[in-house]
Amino acid sequence: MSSLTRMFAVLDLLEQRTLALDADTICAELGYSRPTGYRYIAELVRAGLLVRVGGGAYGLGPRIIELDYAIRANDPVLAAAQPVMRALVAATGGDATLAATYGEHVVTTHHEAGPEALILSYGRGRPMPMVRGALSKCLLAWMPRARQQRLHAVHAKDIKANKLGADWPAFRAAMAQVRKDGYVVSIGELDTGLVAVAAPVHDDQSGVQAAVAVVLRLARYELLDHAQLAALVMDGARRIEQAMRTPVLKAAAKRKRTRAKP
Amino acid sequence: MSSLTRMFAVLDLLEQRTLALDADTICAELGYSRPTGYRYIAELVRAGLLVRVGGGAYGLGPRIIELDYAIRANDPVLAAAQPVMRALVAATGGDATLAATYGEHVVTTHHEAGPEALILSYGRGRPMPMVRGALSKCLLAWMPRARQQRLHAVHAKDIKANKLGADWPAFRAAMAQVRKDGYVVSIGELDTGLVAVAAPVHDDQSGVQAAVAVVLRLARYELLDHAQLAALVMDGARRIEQAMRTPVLKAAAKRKRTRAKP
DNA sequence: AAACAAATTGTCAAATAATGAGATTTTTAT
DNA sequence: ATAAAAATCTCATTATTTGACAATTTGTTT
Repeated sequence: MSSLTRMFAVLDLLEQRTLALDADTICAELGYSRPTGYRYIAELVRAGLLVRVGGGAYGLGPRIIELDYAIRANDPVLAAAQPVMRALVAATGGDATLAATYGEHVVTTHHEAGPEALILSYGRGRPMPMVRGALSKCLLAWMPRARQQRLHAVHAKDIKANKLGADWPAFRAAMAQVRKDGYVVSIGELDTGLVAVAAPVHDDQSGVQAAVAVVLRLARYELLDHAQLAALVMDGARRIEQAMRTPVLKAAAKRKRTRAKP
Repeated sequence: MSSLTRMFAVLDLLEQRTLALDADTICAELGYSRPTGYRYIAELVRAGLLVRVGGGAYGLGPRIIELDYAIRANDPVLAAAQPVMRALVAATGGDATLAATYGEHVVTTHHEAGPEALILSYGRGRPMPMVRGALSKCLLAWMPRARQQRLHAVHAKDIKANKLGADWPAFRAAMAQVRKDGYVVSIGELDTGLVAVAAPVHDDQSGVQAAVAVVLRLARYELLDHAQLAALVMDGARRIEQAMRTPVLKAAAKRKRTRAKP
Protein backbone atom coordinates (compact mmCIF):
# COMPACT_ATOMS: atom_id res chain seq x y z
CA MET A 1 0.00 0.00 0.00
CA SER A 2 1.41 3.35 -0.99
CA SER A 3 1.94 6.33 1.25
CA LEU A 4 -0.51 8.19 -0.95
CA THR A 5 -3.26 5.73 -0.12
CA ARG A 6 -2.41 5.78 3.57
CA MET A 7 -2.52 9.53 3.63
CA PHE A 8 -5.95 9.58 2.05
CA ALA A 9 -7.17 7.26 4.78
CA VAL A 10 -6.72 10.23 7.10
CA LEU A 11 -9.03 12.29 4.94
CA ASP A 12 -11.58 9.49 4.84
CA LEU A 13 -11.49 9.25 8.60
CA LEU A 14 -12.09 12.94 9.05
CA GLU A 15 -14.95 12.92 6.62
CA GLN A 16 -16.72 10.21 8.57
CA ARG A 17 -16.33 11.73 11.99
CA THR A 18 -18.40 14.79 12.61
CA LEU A 19 -15.92 16.28 15.01
CA ALA A 20 -12.33 17.21 14.60
CA LEU A 21 -9.87 14.56 15.78
CA ASP A 22 -6.52 14.99 17.45
CA ALA A 23 -3.38 13.59 15.91
CA ASP A 24 -2.99 10.78 18.40
CA THR A 25 -6.50 9.53 17.76
CA ILE A 26 -5.90 9.57 14.05
CA CYS A 27 -2.65 7.66 14.41
CA ALA A 28 -4.26 5.15 16.74
CA GLU A 29 -7.30 4.57 14.51
CA LEU A 30 -5.23 4.00 11.42
CA GLY A 31 -2.29 2.28 13.08
CA TYR A 32 0.33 4.81 12.09
CA SER A 33 3.30 5.77 14.19
CA ARG A 34 3.21 9.29 15.52
CA PRO A 35 5.80 10.82 13.20
CA THR A 36 4.21 9.18 10.19
CA GLY A 37 0.74 10.30 11.17
CA TYR A 38 2.00 13.80 11.72
CA ARG A 39 3.69 13.77 8.35
CA TYR A 40 0.46 12.83 6.60
CA ILE A 41 -1.47 15.39 8.57
CA ALA A 42 1.08 18.07 7.82
CA GLU A 43 0.84 17.29 4.15
CA LEU A 44 -2.94 17.48 4.16
CA VAL A 45 -2.80 20.72 6.10
CA ARG A 46 -0.33 22.14 3.60
CA ALA A 47 -2.80 21.24 0.88
CA GLY A 48 -5.57 22.91 2.91
CA LEU A 49 -7.64 19.77 2.98
CA LEU A 50 -7.28 19.71 6.76
CA VAL A 51 -7.08 22.51 9.30
CA ARG A 52 -5.91 22.60 12.82
CA VAL A 53 -8.79 23.78 14.95
CA GLY A 54 -8.51 24.99 18.51
CA GLY A 55 -5.29 23.41 19.66
CA GLY A 56 -4.56 19.85 18.79
CA ALA A 57 -7.54 18.80 16.74
CA TYR A 58 -7.81 18.51 12.97
CA GLY A 59 -10.87 18.95 10.82
CA LEU A 60 -11.71 19.34 7.16
CA GLY A 61 -10.07 22.42 5.70
CA PRO A 62 -10.96 25.49 3.67
CA ARG A 63 -9.42 24.18 0.51
CA ILE A 64 -12.43 21.94 0.15
CA ILE A 65 -14.70 24.96 0.01
CA GLU A 66 -12.40 26.56 -2.49
CA LEU A 67 -12.25 23.48 -4.67
CA ASP A 68 -16.00 23.27 -4.50
CA TYR A 69 -16.11 26.82 -5.74
CA ALA A 70 -13.84 25.88 -8.61
CA ILE A 71 -16.22 23.11 -9.56
CA ARG A 72 -19.23 25.38 -9.43
CA ALA A 73 -17.48 28.15 -11.31
CA ASN A 74 -16.27 25.91 -14.12
CA ASP A 75 -19.04 23.40 -14.55
CA PRO A 76 -20.63 24.14 -17.91
CA VAL A 77 -23.68 22.06 -17.10
CA LEU A 78 -24.33 24.03 -13.96
CA ALA A 79 -23.89 27.35 -15.69
CA ALA A 80 -26.37 26.36 -18.36
CA ALA A 81 -28.80 24.83 -15.91
CA GLN A 82 -29.12 27.47 -13.23
CA PRO A 83 -31.33 29.98 -15.07
CA VAL A 84 -33.48 27.19 -16.42
CA MET A 85 -33.84 25.73 -12.96
CA ARG A 86 -34.90 29.09 -11.59
CA ALA A 87 -37.54 29.23 -14.28
CA LEU A 88 -38.74 25.75 -13.39
CA VAL A 89 -39.02 26.76 -9.77
CA ALA A 90 -41.01 29.83 -10.72
CA ALA A 91 -43.30 27.85 -13.00
CA THR A 92 -44.02 24.93 -10.69
CA GLY A 93 -43.65 26.25 -7.16
CA GLY A 94 -41.46 23.27 -6.30
CA ASP A 95 -37.69 22.95 -5.90
CA ALA A 96 -35.35 22.04 -8.71
CA THR A 97 -32.36 19.73 -8.43
CA LEU A 98 -29.57 18.76 -10.76
CA ALA A 99 -27.58 15.56 -10.51
CA ALA A 100 -24.69 14.07 -12.43
CA THR A 101 -22.92 10.75 -12.60
CA TYR A 102 -19.37 10.98 -11.46
CA GLY A 103 -17.73 7.66 -12.04
CA GLU A 104 -19.76 5.29 -9.93
CA HIS A 105 -21.60 7.95 -7.98
CA VAL A 106 -24.71 9.97 -8.53
CA VAL A 107 -24.30 13.31 -6.82
CA THR A 108 -26.64 16.25 -6.58
CA THR A 109 -24.66 19.16 -7.95
CA HIS A 110 -27.18 21.91 -7.46
CA HIS A 111 -30.35 22.54 -5.52
CA GLU A 112 -32.37 25.54 -6.52
CA ALA A 113 -34.65 26.11 -3.58
CA GLY A 114 -38.26 27.01 -4.29
CA PRO A 115 -40.73 29.03 -2.26
CA GLU A 116 -41.23 26.17 0.16
CA ALA A 117 -37.48 25.42 0.39
CA LEU A 118 -38.05 21.72 0.81
CA ILE A 119 -35.73 19.72 3.01
CA LEU A 120 -34.29 17.00 0.80
CA SER A 121 -32.41 14.03 2.22
CA TYR A 122 -30.18 14.12 -0.80
CA GLY A 123 -29.24 17.75 -1.05
CA ARG A 124 -26.09 18.93 -2.73
CA GLY A 125 -23.11 16.73 -2.05
CA ARG A 126 -24.97 13.82 -0.60
CA PRO A 127 -24.24 10.81 -2.82
CA MET A 128 -27.51 9.22 -3.91
CA PRO A 129 -28.36 5.56 -4.32
CA MET A 130 -27.70 4.42 -7.87
CA VAL A 131 -31.07 2.83 -8.48
CA ARG A 132 -33.55 4.89 -6.48
CA GLY A 133 -35.08 8.26 -7.09
CA ALA A 134 -36.10 9.88 -10.35
CA LEU A 135 -32.71 11.45 -11.00
CA SER A 136 -30.76 8.23 -10.60
CA LYS A 137 -33.21 6.27 -12.73
CA CYS A 138 -32.99 8.91 -15.37
CA LEU A 139 -29.21 8.80 -15.45
CA LEU A 140 -29.32 5.03 -15.47
CA ALA A 141 -31.74 4.85 -18.37
CA TRP A 142 -29.63 6.96 -20.69
CA MET A 143 -26.29 5.39 -19.89
CA PRO A 144 -24.37 3.46 -22.52
CA ARG A 145 -25.34 -0.21 -22.55
CA ALA A 146 -21.89 -1.29 -21.36
CA ARG A 147 -22.14 0.73 -18.19
CA GLN A 148 -25.71 -0.32 -17.58
CA GLN A 149 -24.63 -3.90 -17.76
CA ARG A 150 -21.72 -3.38 -15.42
CA LEU A 151 -24.00 -1.65 -12.94
CA HIS A 152 -26.60 -4.34 -13.27
CA ALA A 153 -24.00 -6.95 -12.43
CA VAL A 154 -23.14 -5.10 -9.24
CA HIS A 155 -26.55 -3.84 -8.16
CA ALA A 156 -28.78 -6.65 -9.45
CA LYS A 157 -30.36 -7.08 -6.05
CA ASP A 158 -31.16 -3.42 -5.56
CA ILE A 159 -32.49 -3.19 -9.09
CA LYS A 160 -34.83 -6.08 -8.48
CA ALA A 161 -35.90 -4.69 -5.12
CA ASN A 162 -36.75 -1.39 -6.77
CA LYS A 163 -38.84 -3.07 -9.45
CA LEU A 164 -36.57 -2.10 -12.28
CA GLY A 165 -36.47 -5.64 -13.57
CA ALA A 166 -35.79 -9.08 -12.16
CA ASP A 167 -32.99 -9.83 -14.59
CA TRP A 168 -30.86 -8.15 -17.20
CA PRO A 169 -33.34 -8.35 -20.11
CA ALA A 170 -36.16 -7.10 -17.92
CA PHE A 171 -33.96 -4.26 -16.70
CA ARG A 172 -33.05 -3.40 -20.28
CA ALA A 173 -36.73 -3.31 -21.15
CA ALA A 174 -37.57 -1.09 -18.20
CA MET A 175 -34.83 1.32 -19.19
CA ALA A 176 -36.02 1.33 -22.77
CA GLN A 177 -39.49 2.24 -21.56
CA VAL A 178 -38.07 5.14 -19.56
CA ARG A 179 -36.21 6.37 -22.63
CA LYS A 180 -39.41 6.12 -24.65
CA ASP A 181 -41.31 8.17 -22.06
CA GLY A 182 -38.55 10.74 -21.91
CA TYR A 183 -38.89 11.34 -18.18
CA VAL A 184 -39.14 9.60 -14.81
CA VAL A 185 -41.51 10.20 -11.91
CA SER A 186 -40.65 8.91 -8.47
CA ILE A 187 -43.11 9.13 -5.63
CA GLY A 188 -41.71 9.06 -2.13
CA GLU A 189 -38.66 7.06 -3.12
CA LEU A 190 -36.07 9.19 -1.37
CA ASP A 191 -38.27 11.29 0.90
CA THR A 192 -41.76 10.24 1.86
CA GLY A 193 -44.31 12.78 0.81
CA LEU A 194 -42.18 14.17 -1.97
CA VAL A 195 -42.47 13.58 -5.69
CA ALA A 196 -39.71 14.11 -8.24
CA VAL A 197 -40.10 14.45 -11.98
CA ALA A 198 -36.78 14.12 -13.80
CA ALA A 199 -35.54 14.41 -17.35
CA PRO A 200 -32.10 13.75 -18.83
CA VAL A 201 -29.61 16.34 -19.99
CA HIS A 202 -27.15 15.16 -22.62
CA ASP A 203 -23.92 16.83 -23.52
CA ASP A 204 -22.95 15.37 -26.86
CA GLN A 205 -19.53 16.98 -26.64
CA SER A 206 -18.12 15.54 -23.46
CA GLY A 207 -20.65 12.78 -22.96
CA VAL A 208 -21.52 14.20 -19.56
CA GLN A 209 -24.69 12.77 -18.23
CA ALA A 210 -26.86 14.89 -16.02
CA ALA A 211 -30.49 15.10 -15.06
CA VAL A 212 -32.81 17.82 -13.83
CA ALA A 213 -35.76 17.28 -11.59
CA VAL A 214 -38.59 19.26 -10.13
CA VAL A 215 -39.41 18.17 -6.59
CA LEU A 216 -42.85 18.81 -5.12
CA ARG A 217 -44.93 17.90 -2.13
CA LEU A 218 -47.22 15.01 -3.03
CA ALA A 219 -50.33 17.12 -2.32
CA ARG A 220 -49.19 19.79 -4.71
CA TYR A 221 -48.20 17.27 -7.35
CA GLU A 222 -51.68 15.81 -7.34
CA LEU A 223 -53.18 19.20 -8.04
CA LEU A 224 -51.09 19.61 -11.16
CA ASP A 225 -51.58 18.21 -14.63
CA HIS A 226 -48.97 15.45 -14.64
CA ALA A 227 -48.45 15.43 -18.39
CA GLN A 228 -47.92 19.17 -18.50
CA LEU A 229 -45.49 19.02 -15.60
CA ALA A 230 -43.46 16.31 -17.32
CA ALA A 231 -43.45 18.35 -20.52
CA LEU A 232 -42.20 21.33 -18.57
CA VAL A 233 -39.31 19.39 -17.09
CA MET A 234 -38.38 17.84 -20.42
CA ASP A 235 -38.48 21.23 -22.03
CA GLY A 236 -36.20 22.52 -19.28
CA ALA A 237 -33.74 19.74 -19.99
CA ARG A 238 -33.79 20.62 -23.68
CA ARG A 239 -33.18 24.28 -22.92
CA ILE A 240 -30.18 23.34 -20.77
CA GLU A 241 -28.77 21.31 -23.62
CA GLN A 242 -29.17 24.23 -25.96
CA ALA A 243 -27.52 26.59 -23.51
CA MET A 244 -24.56 24.20 -23.31
CA ARG A 245 -24.22 24.04 -27.06
CA THR A 246 -24.15 27.80 -27.52
CA PRO A 247 -21.73 28.71 -24.78
CA VAL A 248 -19.56 31.76 -24.99
CA LEU A 249 -16.32 29.90 -24.68
CA LYS A 250 -16.68 26.45 -26.07
CA ALA A 251 -12.93 26.26 -25.50
CA ALA A 252 -10.65 24.04 -27.47
CA ALA A 253 -10.07 21.48 -24.75
CA LYS A 254 -7.11 20.12 -26.58
CA ARG A 255 -6.26 20.39 -30.21
CA LYS A 256 -3.56 17.82 -30.68
CA ARG A 257 -5.28 16.02 -33.48
CA THR A 258 -5.10 19.02 -35.81
CA ARG A 259 -4.91 16.84 -38.81
CA ALA A 260 -4.15 19.28 -41.62
CA LYS A 261 -5.98 18.19 -44.73
CA PRO A 262 -3.50 17.16 -47.44
CA MET B 1 10.11 16.68 -1.98
CA SER B 2 7.76 13.89 -1.06
CA SER B 3 5.49 11.99 -3.40
CA LEU B 4 2.61 13.36 -1.35
CA THR B 5 3.56 16.92 -2.24
CA ARG B 6 4.07 16.06 -5.87
CA MET B 7 0.71 14.39 -6.06
CA PHE B 8 -1.01 17.44 -4.65
CA ALA B 9 0.61 19.54 -7.33
CA VAL B 10 -1.70 17.71 -9.72
CA LEU B 11 -4.69 18.85 -7.72
CA ASP B 12 -3.39 22.42 -7.65
CA LEU B 13 -2.97 22.36 -11.39
CA LEU B 14 -6.50 21.16 -11.98
CA GLU B 15 -7.92 23.76 -9.67
CA GLN B 16 -6.25 26.54 -11.63
CA ARG B 17 -7.27 25.39 -15.06
CA THR B 18 -10.91 25.79 -15.85
CA LEU B 19 -10.95 22.83 -18.17
CA ALA B 20 -10.12 19.23 -17.63
CA LEU B 21 -6.58 18.27 -18.63
CA ASP B 22 -5.33 15.09 -20.19
CA ALA B 23 -2.70 12.98 -18.49
CA ASP B 24 0.10 13.93 -20.86
CA THR B 25 -0.46 17.61 -20.31
CA ILE B 26 -0.41 17.11 -16.57
CA CYS B 27 2.83 15.13 -16.75
CA ALA B 28 4.40 17.69 -19.06
CA GLU B 29 3.39 20.70 -16.94
CA LEU B 30 4.71 19.19 -13.77
CA GLY B 31 7.67 17.37 -15.24
CA TYR B 32 6.63 13.89 -14.23
CA SER B 33 7.29 10.78 -16.22
CA ARG B 34 4.21 9.18 -17.67
CA PRO B 35 3.91 6.21 -15.32
CA THR B 36 4.47 8.45 -12.32
CA GLY B 37 1.91 10.97 -13.47
CA TYR B 38 -0.58 8.22 -14.07
CA ARG B 39 0.06 6.81 -10.63
CA TYR B 40 -0.68 10.15 -9.00
CA ILE B 41 -3.75 10.62 -11.12
CA ALA B 42 -4.96 7.11 -10.34
CA GLU B 43 -4.56 7.79 -6.64
CA LEU B 44 -6.49 11.04 -6.83
CA VAL B 45 -9.20 9.37 -8.85
CA ARG B 46 -9.42 6.58 -6.29
CA ALA B 47 -9.89 9.27 -3.65
CA GLY B 48 -12.58 10.89 -5.84
CA LEU B 49 -10.74 14.19 -5.93
CA LEU B 50 -10.35 13.80 -9.67
CA VAL B 51 -12.61 12.25 -12.29
CA ARG B 52 -11.97 11.09 -15.76
CA VAL B 53 -14.25 13.02 -18.05
CA GLY B 54 -15.02 12.09 -21.62
CA GLY B 55 -12.05 10.01 -22.61
CA GLY B 56 -8.62 11.06 -21.59
CA ALA B 57 -9.18 14.21 -19.61
CA TYR B 58 -9.23 14.68 -15.88
CA GLY B 59 -11.15 17.23 -13.86
CA LEU B 60 -12.06 17.88 -10.25
CA GLY B 61 -14.10 15.05 -8.80
CA PRO B 62 -17.31 14.48 -6.91
CA ARG B 63 -15.57 13.78 -3.66
CA ILE B 64 -15.01 17.49 -3.33
CA ILE B 65 -18.74 18.12 -3.39
CA GLU B 66 -19.20 15.39 -0.82
CA LEU B 67 -16.50 16.76 1.44
CA ASP B 68 -18.04 20.16 1.11
CA TYR B 69 -21.30 18.63 2.25
CA ALA B 70 -19.54 17.13 5.24
CA ILE B 71 -18.23 20.56 6.17
CA ARG B 72 -21.63 22.17 5.84
CA ALA B 73 -23.35 19.37 7.71
CA ASN B 74 -20.94 19.43 10.63
CA ASP B 75 -20.04 23.06 11.01
CA PRO B 76 -21.60 24.23 14.27
CA VAL B 77 -21.15 27.88 13.36
CA LEU B 78 -23.04 27.44 10.14
CA ALA B 79 -25.85 25.53 11.79
CA ALA B 80 -26.26 28.27 14.37
CA ALA B 81 -25.93 31.05 11.85
CA GLN B 82 -28.28 30.03 9.09
CA PRO B 83 -31.61 30.85 10.75
CA VAL B 84 -30.22 34.10 12.07
CA MET B 85 -28.95 35.01 8.65
CA ARG B 86 -32.34 34.32 7.12
CA ALA B 87 -33.82 36.66 9.68
CA LEU B 88 -31.27 39.33 8.84
CA VAL B 89 -32.12 39.01 5.18
CA ALA B 90 -35.80 39.34 5.95
CA ALA B 91 -35.25 42.36 8.18
CA THR B 92 -32.90 44.30 5.91
CA GLY B 93 -33.71 43.24 2.36
CA GLY B 94 -30.01 42.68 1.69
CA ASP B 95 -27.97 39.51 1.48
CA ALA B 96 -26.19 37.95 4.43
CA THR B 97 -22.75 36.37 4.37
CA LEU B 98 -20.69 34.43 6.85
CA ALA B 99 -16.93 34.16 6.78
CA ALA B 100 -14.36 32.35 8.88
CA THR B 101 -10.62 32.35 9.23
CA TYR B 102 -9.09 29.07 8.26
CA GLY B 103 -5.43 29.17 8.99
CA GLU B 104 -4.18 32.03 6.87
CA HIS B 105 -7.29 32.35 4.76
CA VAL B 106 -10.55 34.17 5.11
CA VAL B 107 -13.23 32.20 3.33
CA THR B 108 -16.91 32.89 2.90
CA THR B 109 -18.62 29.81 4.27
CA HIS B 110 -22.21 30.76 3.58
CA HIS B 111 -24.14 33.20 1.49
CA GLU B 112 -27.80 33.62 2.28
CA ALA B 113 -29.23 35.28 -0.78
CA GLY B 114 -31.74 38.06 -0.26
CA PRO B 115 -34.58 39.25 -2.46
CA GLU B 116 -32.16 40.94 -4.81
CA ALA B 117 -29.75 37.98 -4.86
CA LEU B 118 -26.71 40.22 -5.19
CA ILE B 119 -23.77 39.02 -7.21
CA LEU B 120 -20.79 39.10 -4.87
CA SER B 121 -17.22 38.78 -6.08
CA TYR B 122 -16.41 36.85 -2.98
CA GLY B 123 -19.18 34.33 -2.78
CA ARG B 124 -18.85 31.05 -1.00
CA GLY B 125 -15.48 29.40 -1.48
CA ARG B 126 -13.69 32.38 -2.91
CA PRO B 127 -10.81 33.21 -0.59
CA MET B 128 -10.98 36.87 0.39
CA PRO B 129 -8.17 39.35 0.85
CA MET B 130 -7.01 39.42 4.45
CA VAL B 131 -7.21 43.14 4.94
CA ARG B 132 -10.07 44.32 2.79
CA GLY B 133 -13.81 44.12 3.24
CA ALA B 134 -15.87 44.35 6.37
CA LEU B 135 -15.71 40.65 7.15
CA SER B 136 -11.95 40.43 6.93
CA LYS B 137 -11.44 43.56 8.99
CA CYS B 138 -13.79 42.19 11.57
CA LEU B 139 -11.94 38.91 11.83
CA LEU B 140 -8.68 40.79 11.95
CA ALA B 141 -9.77 43.09 14.75
CA TRP B 142 -10.77 40.31 17.10
CA MET B 143 -7.78 38.07 16.49
CA PRO B 144 -5.29 37.35 19.25
CA ARG B 145 -2.50 39.92 19.33
CA ALA B 146 0.09 37.33 18.35
CA ARG B 147 -1.65 36.51 15.11
CA GLN B 148 -2.34 40.16 14.36
CA GLN B 149 1.33 40.88 14.70
CA ARG B 150 2.30 37.98 12.48
CA LEU B 151 -0.18 39.12 9.85
CA HIS B 152 0.98 42.71 10.13
CA ALA B 153 4.52 41.59 9.49
CA VAL B 154 3.44 39.85 6.29
CA HIS B 155 0.79 42.26 5.02
CA ALA B 156 2.19 45.58 6.28
CA LYS B 157 2.01 47.07 2.80
CA ASP B 158 -1.61 46.07 2.19
CA ILE B 159 -2.59 47.24 5.63
CA LYS B 160 -1.09 50.64 5.00
CA ALA B 161 -2.66 50.84 1.56
CA ASN B 162 -6.05 50.12 3.06
CA LYS B 163 -5.67 52.82 5.70
CA LEU B 164 -5.60 50.44 8.60
CA GLY B 165 -2.48 52.03 10.00
CA ALA B 166 0.93 53.00 8.71
CA ASP B 167 2.80 50.95 11.29
CA TRP B 168 2.19 48.36 13.96
CA PRO B 169 1.06 50.72 16.76
CA ALA B 170 -1.25 52.57 14.39
CA PHE B 171 -2.67 49.27 13.20
CA ARG B 172 -3.17 48.17 16.79
CA ALA B 173 -5.01 51.40 17.50
CA ALA B 174 -7.22 51.03 14.44
CA MET B 175 -8.11 47.52 15.49
CA ALA B 176 -8.85 48.67 19.02
CA GLN B 177 -11.23 51.25 17.62
CA VAL B 178 -13.04 48.59 15.61
CA ARG B 179 -13.39 46.47 18.74
CA LYS B 180 -14.77 49.46 20.60
CA ASP B 181 -17.35 50.10 17.88
CA GLY B 182 -18.32 46.46 17.79
CA TYR B 183 -18.83 46.37 14.03
CA VAL B 184 -17.26 47.31 10.70
CA VAL B 185 -18.77 49.03 7.68
CA SER B 186 -17.06 48.78 4.32
CA ILE B 187 -18.27 50.76 1.35
CA GLY B 188 -17.39 49.46 -2.08
CA GLU B 189 -14.24 47.72 -0.89
CA LEU B 190 -14.84 44.39 -2.56
CA ASP B 191 -17.62 45.29 -4.99
CA THR B 192 -18.27 48.83 -6.09
CA GLY B 193 -21.75 49.94 -5.24
CA LEU B 194 -22.12 47.46 -2.39
CA VAL B 195 -21.91 48.11 1.33
CA ALA B 196 -21.21 45.49 3.97
CA VAL B 197 -21.87 45.78 7.69
CA ALA B 198 -20.11 43.06 9.66
CA ALA B 199 -19.96 41.94 13.27
CA PRO B 200 -17.82 39.26 14.92
CA VAL B 201 -19.01 35.88 16.15
CA HIS B 202 -16.94 34.35 18.91
CA ASP B 203 -16.99 30.76 19.94
CA ASP B 204 -15.38 30.68 23.35
CA GLN B 205 -15.24 26.91 23.25
CA SER B 206 -13.17 26.21 20.19
CA GLY B 207 -11.86 29.70 19.63
CA VAL B 208 -13.35 29.72 16.16
CA GLN B 209 -13.47 33.16 14.72
CA ALA B 210 -16.27 34.00 12.36
CA ALA B 211 -18.09 37.09 11.21
CA VAL B 212 -21.52 37.82 9.77
CA ALA B 213 -22.33 40.62 7.43
CA VAL B 214 -25.32 42.15 5.77
CA VAL B 215 -24.58 43.28 2.24
CA LEU B 216 -26.67 45.98 0.59
CA ARG B 217 -26.70 48.16 -2.48
CA LEU B 218 -25.27 51.56 -1.59
CA ALA B 219 -28.54 53.29 -2.52
CA ARG B 220 -30.49 51.11 -0.15
CA TYR B 221 -27.92 51.48 2.62
CA GLU B 222 -28.27 55.25 2.48
CA LEU B 223 -31.99 54.99 2.99
CA LEU B 224 -31.52 53.06 6.21
CA ASP B 225 -30.68 54.23 9.69
CA HIS B 226 -27.03 53.25 9.90
CA ALA B 227 -26.95 52.89 13.66
CA GLN B 228 -30.00 50.67 13.70
CA LEU B 229 -28.60 48.51 10.94
CA ALA B 230 -25.33 48.06 12.82
CA ALA B 231 -27.27 47.18 15.94
CA LEU B 232 -29.24 44.62 13.97
CA VAL B 233 -26.10 42.93 12.69
CA MET B 234 -24.45 42.93 16.12
CA ASP B 235 -27.57 41.48 17.60
CA GLY B 236 -27.51 38.79 14.94
CA ALA B 237 -23.93 37.93 15.84
CA ARG B 238 -24.91 37.68 19.49
CA ARG B 239 -27.81 35.40 18.65
CA ILE B 240 -25.49 33.13 16.68
CA GLU B 241 -23.16 32.92 19.65
CA GLN B 242 -26.05 31.98 21.89
CA ALA B 243 -27.24 29.34 19.45
CA MET B 244 -23.75 27.86 19.48
CA ARG B 245 -23.62 27.73 23.24
CA THR B 246 -26.96 25.95 23.61
CA PRO B 247 -26.52 23.30 20.96
CA VAL B 248 -28.26 19.97 21.23
CA LEU B 249 -25.11 17.94 21.02
CA LYS B 250 -22.24 19.89 22.44
CA ALA B 251 -20.37 16.61 22.02
CA ALA B 252 -17.43 15.59 24.12
CA ALA B 253 -14.78 16.39 21.55
CA LYS B 254 -12.27 14.38 23.48
CA ARG B 255 -12.31 13.56 27.14
CA LYS B 256 -8.83 12.38 27.77
CA ARG B 257 -8.26 14.75 30.61
CA THR B 258 -10.96 13.24 32.78
CA ARG B 259 -9.16 14.19 35.89
CA ALA B 260 -11.09 12.42 38.65
CA LYS B 261 -11.24 14.61 41.71
CA PRO B 262 -9.25 13.05 44.56
C1' DA C 1 -17.01 -4.74 -37.57
C1' DA C 2 -12.03 -4.34 -38.28
C1' DA C 3 -8.08 -1.53 -38.01
C1' DC C 4 -5.86 2.09 -36.11
C1' DA C 5 -4.18 5.39 -32.76
C1' DA C 6 -4.35 6.96 -28.45
C1' DA C 7 -4.48 6.15 -23.55
C1' DT C 8 -3.28 3.39 -19.95
C1' DT C 9 -1.06 -0.24 -17.41
C1' DG C 10 2.65 -3.66 -16.58
C1' DT C 11 7.79 -5.02 -15.69
C1' DC C 12 11.96 -4.56 -13.11
C1' DA C 13 16.39 -3.04 -11.32
C1' DA C 14 18.46 1.22 -9.41
C1' DA C 15 17.93 4.76 -6.36
C1' DT C 16 15.58 7.43 -3.43
C1' DA C 17 12.57 8.46 0.00
C1' DA C 18 9.52 6.71 3.81
C1' DT C 19 9.55 4.71 8.29
C1' DG C 20 9.50 4.36 13.62
C1' DA C 21 11.81 4.56 18.28
C1' DG C 22 13.11 7.70 21.17
C1' DA C 23 14.82 12.26 22.42
C1' DT C 24 13.91 17.15 21.96
C1' DT C 25 11.71 21.36 21.19
C1' DT C 26 7.76 24.17 20.73
C1' DT C 27 3.19 25.38 21.84
C1' DT C 28 -0.75 25.78 24.77
C1' DA C 29 -3.13 26.00 29.06
C1' DT C 30 -3.12 27.17 33.92
C1' DA D 1 5.84 30.94 35.50
C1' DT D 2 5.19 26.27 35.17
C1' DA D 3 3.52 21.99 33.64
C1' DA D 4 1.51 19.18 30.20
C1' DA D 5 0.62 18.21 25.75
C1' DA D 6 1.58 18.64 20.94
C1' DA D 7 4.68 18.65 17.39
C1' DT D 8 9.21 18.12 15.43
C1' DC D 9 13.85 16.22 14.91
C1' DT D 10 17.50 12.59 14.26
C1' DC D 11 19.14 8.71 11.93
C1' DA D 12 19.94 3.99 10.56
C1' DT D 13 17.14 0.55 8.36
C1' DT D 14 13.99 -0.89 5.03
C1' DA D 15 10.61 -0.68 1.90
C1' DT D 16 8.81 2.05 -1.85
C1' DT D 17 8.93 4.99 -5.42
C1' DT D 18 10.77 5.83 -9.89
C1' DG D 19 11.36 5.86 -15.08
C1' DA D 20 12.67 3.52 -19.52
C1' DC D 21 10.54 0.42 -22.34
C1' DA D 22 7.11 -2.90 -23.57
C1' DA D 23 2.54 -4.70 -23.54
C1' DT D 24 -2.18 -3.95 -23.31
C1' DT D 25 -6.46 -1.92 -23.14
C1' DT D 26 -9.72 1.49 -24.73
C1' DG D 27 -11.91 4.42 -27.89
C1' DT D 28 -12.44 6.24 -32.59
C1' DT D 29 -12.56 6.12 -37.47
C1' DT D 30 -13.25 3.91 -41.82
